[in-house]
Amino acid sequence: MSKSSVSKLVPKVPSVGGSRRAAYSASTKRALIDVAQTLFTDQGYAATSLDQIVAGARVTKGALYHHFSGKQALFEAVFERVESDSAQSVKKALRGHRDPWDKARAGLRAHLEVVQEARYRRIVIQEGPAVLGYERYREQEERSTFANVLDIVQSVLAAGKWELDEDMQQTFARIFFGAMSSAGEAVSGSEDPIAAAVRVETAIGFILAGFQILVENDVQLPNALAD
Amino acid sequence: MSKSSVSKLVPKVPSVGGSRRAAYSASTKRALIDVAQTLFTDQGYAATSLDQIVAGARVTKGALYHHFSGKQALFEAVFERVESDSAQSVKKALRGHRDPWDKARAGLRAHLEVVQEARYRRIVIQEGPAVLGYERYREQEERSTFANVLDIVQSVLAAGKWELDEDMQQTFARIFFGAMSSAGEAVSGSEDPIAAAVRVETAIGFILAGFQILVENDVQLPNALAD
DNA sequence: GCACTCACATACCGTGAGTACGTACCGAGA
DNA sequence: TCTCGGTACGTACTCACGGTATGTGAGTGC
Repeated sequence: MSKSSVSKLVPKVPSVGGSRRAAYSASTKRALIDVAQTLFTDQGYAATSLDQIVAGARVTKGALYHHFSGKQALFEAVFERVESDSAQSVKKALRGHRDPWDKARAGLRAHLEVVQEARYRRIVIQEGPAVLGYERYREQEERSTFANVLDIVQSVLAAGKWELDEDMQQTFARIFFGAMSSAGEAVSGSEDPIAAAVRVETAIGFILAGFQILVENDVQLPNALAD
Repeated sequence: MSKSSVSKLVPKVPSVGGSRRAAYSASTKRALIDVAQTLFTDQGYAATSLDQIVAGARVTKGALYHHFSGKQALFEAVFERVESDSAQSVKKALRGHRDPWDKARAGLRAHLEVVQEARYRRIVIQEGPAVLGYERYREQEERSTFANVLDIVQSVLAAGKWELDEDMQQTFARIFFGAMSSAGEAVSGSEDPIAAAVRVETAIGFILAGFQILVENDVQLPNALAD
């Protein structure tokens, strides 16, 4: 232990534009988020102490509380980053697809990839709701991962001749979002993730197929559960 | 405040069978779980102190640590009870349905009811994964709520002429489970839960309809995402 | 070069989970 | 009925950890 290897005291942050101090400051903030992300992912939020984090970042609590208002705020920074990265990676996979059904399948695949990452599972799925509270958690998801799903669903719905209002589109998106998330669990929780992924893709592909038939034949929405 | 109304020092637990002492013991244990459930639901796990709990149950920490190995174990007891109650209520709604599609719709409705309860949302959905850890959390869901969904899915699948292995059934069940859970969020998170519930039932009803067409026409599973 | 402030470091406090130990009371046996 | 053992707690304490108040020295603008 000890602050052995003083690897780099020089900040990675490009100093262009800001002052020297600002660059160093941004560097330590970044270091705090980096270390926190690692520890939160490995040990969870509650099991990670601020002392561990500041030790890992080779600073003290003073520095931490200078940059963040507390432990939860630090977690939130980590959360936002992980969420943002994941959403970006899915978004990237969506580009270049003209056919909405292809787009949907590509999105599913990308999502299944993301949900296998330890940091996403731990920080976003597992700890996110409890630490941030459900409200803030949903706000975040709303404008990142969920936005992607909504995009997909709207593409698919636009393929049909339906007229669905915003609320209904949201509802469909929510449902597919849940299905995909849960599918992700089935994959990442399996002892044979590859086989599980194939099963998931088959199952969802099948559901999409049923959906596609209805949409393309312009079948009207049933008053499904009317007695 | 204060231990004002000494409402009942007599345990509610039926003393038949056990000794007097055992009855009192079970009573305090029950009181601890009751109070803990209320406080965890209202304030969350982290924000609830053991002092609050034991004060509410009019005992001391000695009693708590006699019955439970710690805070987490107490939460687990609460969790199991809430989960069990919820699963029972859904299970009850499933009985008496011969048509699997009716059964599915009834299950959906019951699930939407459950997911609106504050205690279920807070303890099971929000705090469960973080406090118990994902493994234990899934174990619990596996043999309660998820078991219901699996039951429904198997009924529906049995309506077709398909031959699906156990893994594939599980996969379908997982996906529908996720869809229903997320649908529940859409309902309970909405500012107009009734309208949201109608939308959800419509949307899922529609998806079920697509599914139904495929199943009843014995459409084979596609190699959905094969390139 | 001088004041000022930003980016931390240090020392401290309060709270809350967990523990060690004491004790009263019930129930079984003599 | 008396003892005796163990259960079911109560009491007092420790220690870890999140948070805060305050000091300080290196930039930075004037």
